[in-house]
Amino acid sequence: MKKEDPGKRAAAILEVLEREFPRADCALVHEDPFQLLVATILSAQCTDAKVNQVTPELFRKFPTPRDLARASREEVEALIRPTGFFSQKARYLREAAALLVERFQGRVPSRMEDLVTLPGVARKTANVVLGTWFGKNEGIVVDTHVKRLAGRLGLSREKDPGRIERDLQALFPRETWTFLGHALILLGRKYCKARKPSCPECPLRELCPQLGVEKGDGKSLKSGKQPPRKRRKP
DNA sequence: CTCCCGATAT
DNA sequence: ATATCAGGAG
Repeated sequence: MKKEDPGKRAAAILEVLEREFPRADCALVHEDPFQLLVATILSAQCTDAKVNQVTPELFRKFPTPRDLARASREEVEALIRPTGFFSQKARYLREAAALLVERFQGRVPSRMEDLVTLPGVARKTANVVLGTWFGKNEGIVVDTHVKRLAGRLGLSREKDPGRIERDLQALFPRETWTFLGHALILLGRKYCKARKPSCPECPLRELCPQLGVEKGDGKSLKSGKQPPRKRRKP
């Protein structure tokens, strides 16, 4: 009975995460949902620390969707350049801001179906806004950290973020979804890092399929064979 | 699948 | 030098 119940292991993982990161929250600095949306769009393939460096000036110059929609492409690009992908992100931001004005009365919508119509916004970004600002457990944020940890912790074998999110939703109670995303990201940044994971320090080491990993050296994370992959049903 | 792209750690 | 960072679109 105590063999390998995935649900019980998930519950145990959740318990550790709640103890380790009792105040897990979004690290992107923001004061309103518009700022959170902008910061989250900027956070693609970029550290949150870098995003937080550029957003104060960006928000000071363009406090509302209307302001950002009117901003020049050149100025927005210059302000967000350090976050990378600045050309794409500048286009997303200005077009999204224009759509907020035209179709949503200059406000950030609180429904998933509306959020994902905005350029540069898919489920990951929408989940951040819905969970962090609106307090909804609509889904689970699956970013690069959650994707990596879901694999290492044996919570999902999928690669597609949408399928990983489905697997996690089946394992964790809905009311924990927003917390789970924030906590896994904190764990990923502090211990379960992509390059050099600190397994000996990790609070989840007892619950992790990656067992005898030598101190700080993540090499053994790569080896180890997976159980036979179960094929999808016809 | 590729492309977008600067900053930082290793 | 190279991998990685709170991804999304074509």
